[in-house]
Amino acid sequence: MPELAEVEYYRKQWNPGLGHTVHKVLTHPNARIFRDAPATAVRKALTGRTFSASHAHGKQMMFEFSDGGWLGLHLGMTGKLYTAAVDHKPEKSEHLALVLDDLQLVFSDYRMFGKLTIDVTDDGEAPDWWKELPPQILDRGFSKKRHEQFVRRFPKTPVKTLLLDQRGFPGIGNWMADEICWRIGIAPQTVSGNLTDPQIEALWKATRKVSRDAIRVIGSDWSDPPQSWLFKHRWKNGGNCPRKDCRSELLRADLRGRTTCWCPRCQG
DNA sequence: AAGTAGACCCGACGAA
DNA sequence: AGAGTTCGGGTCTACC
Repeated sequence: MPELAEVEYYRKQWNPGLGHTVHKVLTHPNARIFRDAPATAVRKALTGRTFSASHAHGKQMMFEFSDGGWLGLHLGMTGKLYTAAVDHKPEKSEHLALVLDDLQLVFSDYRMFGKLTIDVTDDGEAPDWWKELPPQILDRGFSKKRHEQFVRRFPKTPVKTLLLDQRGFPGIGNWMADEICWRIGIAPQTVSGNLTDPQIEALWKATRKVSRDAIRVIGSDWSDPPQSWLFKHRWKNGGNCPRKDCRSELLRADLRGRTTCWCPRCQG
């Protein structure tokens, strides 16, 4: 579930720990989330360091610690971040907890599709892989030109599938991809080679608009999106298109392995 | 099921 | 014609 707005929400959940020192790191060492960074390395790197800042980039997060300590997190499908009491005992799905002075920073993930990375840099700079992530949708680097080049590069791929490609649209996930297609009235199955120039520009605009809206509504305090979004109707059987002059029954089908929802009338 | 790494398959390119 | 420790696009599945 976590797409860029939910990621932004979760990133902030650890804020109460800013400025505090990690006294102890609790782990379930065999949990799959440690596949890229062994639990021992995480414990060693973070114990004694002070939590100084956090960053989000698409679906990725980076937590910054004193003296060049960097903890990268990806939430996968079921990852969650929150704080707990300092004497909290880790539950089964709480695979990582950073124990500070008076609270714990907890990473829970019951399906363990999430993962973490650990980097310690000499110069205190963020690790290279972080700096080299593709431009964020709301940054200047996400230009109309770059967007058009990316879309034109995969002419056989359906637009919806393309929107899920993190190299081109970092942070877009399943519901946002459908929301974007719906707002510009393009069927998600349309292969991008069939898109006109104006449609590609509309796609660029809608991608930015949906990202901004989602971060404002969900990213701040996980508010419920308004009824006017496709999001509110997409999961239930027999949901209807929220557009006032439409109200057609929404369709759902598998597209390249992902559940896809669209309005047959608005996105004919 | 809201995510993705990796295996697989395919076609383009065009060696000696 | 058609190599290949190719290369990149495109699809599917395992992960739990």
